[in-house]
Amino acid sequence: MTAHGPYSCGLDAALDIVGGKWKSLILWALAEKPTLRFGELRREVAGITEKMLIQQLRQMEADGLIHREVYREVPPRVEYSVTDFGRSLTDALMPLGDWGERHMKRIANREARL
Amino acid sequence: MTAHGPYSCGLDAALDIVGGKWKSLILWALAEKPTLRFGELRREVAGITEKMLIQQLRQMEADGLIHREVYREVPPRVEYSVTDFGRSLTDALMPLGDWGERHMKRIANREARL
DNA sequence: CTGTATCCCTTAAGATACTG
DNA sequence: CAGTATCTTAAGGGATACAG
Repeated sequence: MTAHGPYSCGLDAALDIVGGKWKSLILWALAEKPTLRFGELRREVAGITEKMLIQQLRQMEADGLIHREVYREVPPRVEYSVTDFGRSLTDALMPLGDWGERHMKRIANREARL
Repeated sequence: MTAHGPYSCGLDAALDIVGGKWKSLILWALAEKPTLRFGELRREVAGITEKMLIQQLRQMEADGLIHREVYREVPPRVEYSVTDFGRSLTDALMPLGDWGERHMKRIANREARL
């Protein structure tokens, strides 16, 4: 996350919100189900550490993309869900996700960089 | 650019190709005109250094997103243009760009992170 | 279960000077 | 004009241990 704005174009702004290694994956996982708990999310988003997960979740919550609901029980339960704003972003992300899906093989097979 | 694949989803793959601070901006500038020279590109993409520009251009060329045409003249002339593959990506990027455009104010005005 | 707190490493990115 | 070559800094990310 760089210093915010001014942005050269909408894409610039969008990538400032959803850029980085994890946010789009988290949003994707969250968009498929009504709610997900912290532990479920950790399993859904393969390879993420607890530190990165909570860090990204907090930023996405601050950005209004997701909602965090705390249930004061023992053991504690916290559920995350996508907001309307977040949903509008996942909708805008769809074509790009489809494109990536279609060309995934080509993308994965390009030569490694030095 | 991280190690390539396997990706968890199409979005992951797409962001591997167009992620980072500059690629989408370069692609955007390039998509609007038939061709752009190195120097023109440097002026279009505000704030980019020559090092970053050439580095990103080389990667995008290797990825098949853009084409590099060299004219052996004095002074030297090099023209960059978007390939069909690159065009398919900019098309997929449109909705996200529009979304960013619509919400740019909100995105720019969120609190700075520590 | 849901997080915090550190420490460390790699990579992305910026500055500057120079070359065919 | 169109790049290269270094050096340096900033940010992102990962490992691990611990706490409410």
